[in-house]
Amino acid sequence: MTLIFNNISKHISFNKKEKAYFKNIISEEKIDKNSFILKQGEPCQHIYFINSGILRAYYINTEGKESTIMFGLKDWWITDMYSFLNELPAIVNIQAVQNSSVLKLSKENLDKLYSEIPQFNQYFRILMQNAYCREQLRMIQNLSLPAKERYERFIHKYPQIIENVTLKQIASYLGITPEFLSAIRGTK
Amino acid sequence: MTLIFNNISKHISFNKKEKAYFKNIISEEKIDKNSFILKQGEPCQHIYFINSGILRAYYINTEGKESTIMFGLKDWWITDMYSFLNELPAIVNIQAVQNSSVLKLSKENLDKLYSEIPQFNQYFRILMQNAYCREQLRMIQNLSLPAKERYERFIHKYPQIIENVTLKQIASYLGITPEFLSAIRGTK
DNA sequence: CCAATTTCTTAATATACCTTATTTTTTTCT
DNA sequence: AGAAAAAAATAAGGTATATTAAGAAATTGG
Repeated sequence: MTLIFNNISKHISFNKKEKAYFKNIISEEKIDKNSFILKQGEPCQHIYFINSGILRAYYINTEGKESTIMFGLKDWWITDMYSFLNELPAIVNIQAVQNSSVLKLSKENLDKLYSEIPQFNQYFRILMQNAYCREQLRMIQNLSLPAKERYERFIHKYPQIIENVTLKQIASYLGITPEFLSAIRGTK
Repeated sequence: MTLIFNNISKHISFNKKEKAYFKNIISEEKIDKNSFILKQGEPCQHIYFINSGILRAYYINTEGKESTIMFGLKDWWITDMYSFLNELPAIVNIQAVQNSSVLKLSKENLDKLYSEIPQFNQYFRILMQNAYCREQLRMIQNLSLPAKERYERFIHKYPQIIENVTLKQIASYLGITPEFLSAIRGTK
């Protein structure tokens, strides 16, 4: 629990009683490598804080093509935010890329949390701001840079990811095929 | 002011005194078509609520290529969020596509607002959630759909935008050239 | 209202990236 | 450890999209 308490304390103040309340509404879950915490079409009822490991959220389109929406690292939150907030069937799959441990919080408990401990609005506001900015910066890069530069910036920004996921998964994050990523990597 | 008060009231409760406080920290600004409220490299000190008109945020890369990051419609907020929050030089330009009127709120006043009226954390949390989800859905589409389908979904989702901005601007939002958009539109 | 500018279209050529297929390398499983 | 499976690399041929150029249409500004 230390990791998540430290994370929260970075953004809001949080006393003993509140910690106890919070602790009560989350539960730990171990996820074996390659197993799923969410599949397309299922209800997305939780948001997950990653204690350890790496997760990946990806979409499979009607032709079977995979697109990686995000990688989730230790100390990050992950979910299918759109489906979670609107209580709609999941758009993406979320799978463990390595053995992982997460803390899960249900939509129901999150909503209660906002009314019980209102400063969690501030905490999640800050998280959402950061998530939005990350997506926006990614969009700018996707629109304005060729694949090779996107790859170079990716390995610079997320060196820990490179070491733990396949090139196929990175290619699908960058929006290119594994073959083309291989070609890019060939030309040094 | 009615528009913004209605918008806020959709998400939080908001009494007379709070309205008065809020009214005091925002100011209206008219923006002529084609003029800018933000340019790349400048400090981004405000977040803008759009009362009327249409704005566009776009990035110009080192080769001079334009990429549209977002269109802003009436009743939406717009800014260069990353630069605004981190007080860094702006990454994007924001320009009026039509004559527009906005309400501007400074970072300084926004920070004060959070401490004076804490439920604004909830309000902006919800805005940020929605913005994040929008970006994420756009990213999914950009990664998984060919240009023609992205165009079709765009006109379906934002019919008001189509009528008010140039095809060149839409092409730069979709991540394609105007010539190719023209070709796509040719094949019905 | 006309000249100037910008937008939109069309078309030819070029290229970034994809598809398919095969081989090599690495990882997984018993 | 060895077999099977998955990942990665390589290569040929193909396609979606870009570039360049030029003309037509629309918009802007004096």
